[in-house]
Amino acid sequence: MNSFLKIQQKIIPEATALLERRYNILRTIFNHQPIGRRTLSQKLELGERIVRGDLDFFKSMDFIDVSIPGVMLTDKGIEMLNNLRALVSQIKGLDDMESILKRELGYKKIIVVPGDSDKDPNVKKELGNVAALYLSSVIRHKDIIALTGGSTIKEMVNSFPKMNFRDNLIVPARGSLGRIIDIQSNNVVAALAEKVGANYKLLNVPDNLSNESLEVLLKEKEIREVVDYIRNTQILVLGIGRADKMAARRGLSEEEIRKLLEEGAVGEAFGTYFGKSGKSIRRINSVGICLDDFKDVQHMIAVTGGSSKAEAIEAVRLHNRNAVLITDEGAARKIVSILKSQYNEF
Amino acid sequence: MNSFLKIQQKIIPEATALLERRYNILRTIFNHQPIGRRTLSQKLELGERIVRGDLDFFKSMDFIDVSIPGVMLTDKGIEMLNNLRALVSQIKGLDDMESILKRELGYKKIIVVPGDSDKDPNVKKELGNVAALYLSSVIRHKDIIALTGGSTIKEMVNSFPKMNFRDNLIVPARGSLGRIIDIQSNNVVAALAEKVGANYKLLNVPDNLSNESLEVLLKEKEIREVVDYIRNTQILVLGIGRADKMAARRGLSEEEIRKLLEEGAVGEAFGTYFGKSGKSIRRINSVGICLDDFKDVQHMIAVTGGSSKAEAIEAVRLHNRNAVLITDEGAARKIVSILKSQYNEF
DNA sequence: ATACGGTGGGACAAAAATGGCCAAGGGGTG
DNA sequence: CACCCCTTGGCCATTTTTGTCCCACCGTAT
Repeated sequence: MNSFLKIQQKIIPEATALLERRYNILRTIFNHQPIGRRTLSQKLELGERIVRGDLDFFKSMDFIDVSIPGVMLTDKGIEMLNNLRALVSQIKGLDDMESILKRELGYKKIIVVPGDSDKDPNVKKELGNVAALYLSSVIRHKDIIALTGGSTIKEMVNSFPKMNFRDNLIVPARGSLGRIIDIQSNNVVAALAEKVGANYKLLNVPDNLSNESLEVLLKEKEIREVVDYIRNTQILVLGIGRADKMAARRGLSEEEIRKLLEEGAVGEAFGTYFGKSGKSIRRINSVGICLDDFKDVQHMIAVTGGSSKAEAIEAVRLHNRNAVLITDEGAARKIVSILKSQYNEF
Repeated sequence: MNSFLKIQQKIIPEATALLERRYNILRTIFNHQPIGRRTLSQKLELGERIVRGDLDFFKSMDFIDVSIPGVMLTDKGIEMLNNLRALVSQIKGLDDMESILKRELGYKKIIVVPGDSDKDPNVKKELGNVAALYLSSVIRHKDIIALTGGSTIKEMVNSFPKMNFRDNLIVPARGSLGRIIDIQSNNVVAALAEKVGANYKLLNVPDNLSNESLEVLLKEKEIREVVDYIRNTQILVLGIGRADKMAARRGLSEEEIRKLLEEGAVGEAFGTYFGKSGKSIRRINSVGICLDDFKDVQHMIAVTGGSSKAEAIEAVRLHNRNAVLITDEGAARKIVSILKSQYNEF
């Protein structure tokens, strides 16, 4: 951590609380604008008067516009919010964790947003914001972007800025998930295409098929075409889930789930189940694509958060030198403590 | 300035006020310990209760020991105070000023302490502390140290730490000043020798002598010896004064003073009068030593502060690549504004 | 010895910050 | 067009912080 911040925390500890409070207010405004003081204080579980005071301050600093429908961030406010992210990150020691996780889990880059998605729904939105910011910064013309489903990815798409990339293509990274047609997954793809101004292709194939049926399907021209797009994607955005929950969502039988967990599965990403510390357990190849097919993809972005996902995130190893993980403080802190206890075992 | 501090000042401006307050309290404790809450609040012109609150905080952080005779800084507290100096310096933008002054006035290094000696006597002490800290860090065995007089130098000696340099020698940089025997100047030399554990020599020669008398005196063995020491000094510590005041203190006649000022003299250092921006005006060679004799001295430390001395400091150019200036915020800010207005003239 | 100037800690009134509610009004939606 | 929800600004009781004085005590200078 920055040495100045260390000293400051010792001499004026109350400052960090104040800073975090204002950061949280600013970020909640951003995620819900226009919003009023009242709902704001409810969401943040802060006294109404406190929020009021801070809003007055923000107003005096031109960080917000306060009008009849509620407060909105000004450009200055948005800039400040973006700056604050880095500052809060340093104060909370998140960037220290980032470098630890980077090394231990083998990512090119890790971004940890403050808070815990499990406890504060704001944080999930924030996670989405940051992921959107990151994705929008790496996206290039003619890129193919492959998305998996998941609520966090959905948040990312929601807060994605409008762009004008007409020569791009968005595809679902895997067939539909669990049901014959996974509506959410398709929606996410369509929504991102809408925001980016790009085309999109869907792929409605059940997740678990016998090999015979699969081969038949893959001969269909339209399906084959989309699968080829996925194979040639430049950017892959995926979520990481808990093995138990994902297995259940995939519609595996209780018997199968029990067996999977007995084998030690804790995390799942892109149809591959992982045990502690990256032991690959089993793959479920929908449409014949699996993680290994993306070894050379230019951008691999894993987005997921919440302390309950810590074990899963620790387990998953994407084996890609361009992999980036965007997660939250709750997950990161728990992962670090898991890693520490693992070291202590020996 | 550190970018984090910039952002922080925008999002929690009250933090800097708080930090400065605590810094001031800590530093005043240091300069007057043991000291009680009451006199502390008087000196700082702060509410007694405020000081009390901060003292409670300091106590909880183990920065102070509070006992019957008053509060004292602990080692942790002293360490914190030293760290805070740099932090406050950054927050106030003093280090920016330092680099400006370094370039414009031609010093190797500049240290600006927060505050204004003219307004707050604490700052003069602080100036002395910092100068003492610096001098004690550069001092080497067998060094000869030459001192001029002045109240700031006196403060430096006062707060000088006890050391054990028996093979060192302290000498007065110039003869006595103004009177036949300048008691203060001699006292300062003796006091520093006492603190350092070194020997000292005095040189009681009037400042303004006719050349004939001077030559006679210089033939005296004892005097000649001391003059040789001064010529071979490794460390020179000197003050910078206003031309008018120094001339008066030296006992020049009103007629002479008027003439000197008409020639444009504003600053004085080591008997040399300077006009605006370093124009050398006149030298008064006591015992035949002047600034030029120190062109190659290893450490040349100018210590002086107070906004009223700004013009004088700006005027004086020591023409020594090892020269260091230790001054205060009040002087520094005014010098910067003087320099700016000079640029605007053209 | 004794008076004095300082100490920390306690006590209490004044002032400021806070919590929570209410009224008036605007905008979107049925 | 009217309703409803959410908005801001005003208001007051309550809590917390702040200002000020007092007390018992200690070391020192007289």
